[in-house]
Amino acid sequence: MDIEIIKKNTAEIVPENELIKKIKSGKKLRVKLGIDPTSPDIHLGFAVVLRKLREFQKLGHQAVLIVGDFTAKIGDPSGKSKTRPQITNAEIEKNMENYKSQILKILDEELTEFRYNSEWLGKLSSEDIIKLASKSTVAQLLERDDMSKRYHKNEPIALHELLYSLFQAYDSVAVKADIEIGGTDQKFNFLFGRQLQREFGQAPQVTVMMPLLEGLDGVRKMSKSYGNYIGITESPKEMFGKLMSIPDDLIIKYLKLTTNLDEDKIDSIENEMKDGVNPMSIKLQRLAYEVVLIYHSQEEARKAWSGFLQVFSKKELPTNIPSYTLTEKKIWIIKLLVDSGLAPTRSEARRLIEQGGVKLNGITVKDIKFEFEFKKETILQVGKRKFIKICAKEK
RNA sequence: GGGGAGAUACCCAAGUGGCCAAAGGGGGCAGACUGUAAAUCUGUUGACAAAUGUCUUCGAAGGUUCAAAUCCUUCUCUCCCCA
Repeated sequence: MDIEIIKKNTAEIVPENELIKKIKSGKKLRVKLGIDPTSPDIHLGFAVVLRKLREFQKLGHQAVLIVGDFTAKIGDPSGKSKTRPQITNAEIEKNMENYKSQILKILDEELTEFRYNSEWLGKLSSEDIIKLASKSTVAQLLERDDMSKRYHKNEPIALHELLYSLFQAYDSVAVKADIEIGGTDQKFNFLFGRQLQREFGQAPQVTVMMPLLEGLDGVRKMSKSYGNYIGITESPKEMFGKLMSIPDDLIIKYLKLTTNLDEDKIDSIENEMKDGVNPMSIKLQRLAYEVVLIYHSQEEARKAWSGFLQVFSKKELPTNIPSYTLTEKKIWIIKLLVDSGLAPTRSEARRLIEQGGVKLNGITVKDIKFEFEFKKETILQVGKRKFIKICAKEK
């Protein structure tokens, strides 16, 4: 049944029979996961993969995390269809510090090995690199999905970007990976790793691919650069709110990939939804609650839940409102919005008022010329989510 | 080295002298509706200005013109074909 645990919720395993064989062998398997040190926050999408890796650990296998410091420095193409900026050692080091602690929130430290790929990639001589390069062909490297897209769109592809796949595959050779785990978008690299391992006389790794989790927009995959992510270190309130905002169609997928609910439970929730249970309540009681529970505590999850109801269902004020201290007694509403950070520019502030999105103590401000005069603490609200408490300067 | 195509706002993409702060889509924001920050619909999306308006912006720098994203020159970058 170990196999069943591993297979659950995966998108694809190549090849499955090899996986079964490897697991049955009883050997402590080395499960490779490449991590990117350029973005220092772990979000729920990446957590999907980490959580699967944790399951391997529960079965006694070794997690081998490859920090792509070398590949980060040469610039990773990573599907962004644009060459990624190359970063420095110092930045990587800084990112890795809190990155590790985030990862260990999910993984078991005892069974986790961190390796920097500069350890071996940095030592390759030109000769080594040429030899490595001879193991692949241009056509093969261009086959990679995002490469071929860019190629057909007549976009530039730098030579080092092609080499990236090669290096990443070499990582598998260097750490003698038995299994590599990651998102489906990594398929090409994973399979390439198999090929390279064979060339180096190793048993090829099995690739375990997890589905990509769509982000808050429900369209693109969750990614820091799209700004559609939920970070695992975000506050319970933020996390809860963001989970409430995912499109209804994604509820089941999120339940499967981001919560600890078992399959039967999820199935019954799916049926409830078909029977017309309001998706909102599912998000509230199941999804948002369960996820916050994992990364915070039961108490925090409860609080976030009631906080959400307070603000959105009962339309009451949230409990913790940041305050802004006024420096003058009378202030033009537009200026107040900009000064307090609720609007980035005066034009934007103007638009918000024109559209009826600005409220003072719950009363919509309609006049652009409105002068706010301080009498007592007042709540300034923009849209549904942004609140600020206006206080007077202390004497 | 030769020939051709191209660079437009957060992203994609239309626009070949004035009606262009620049179509359309995506994304963002706001409103309506809703037991949701979902779905749907509507509005909005360079800055400044109470406002007719003003300023900055279509790869960069110059030029032509009353008027340039649009024409000319030079430059930078990218792609394709040939060698």
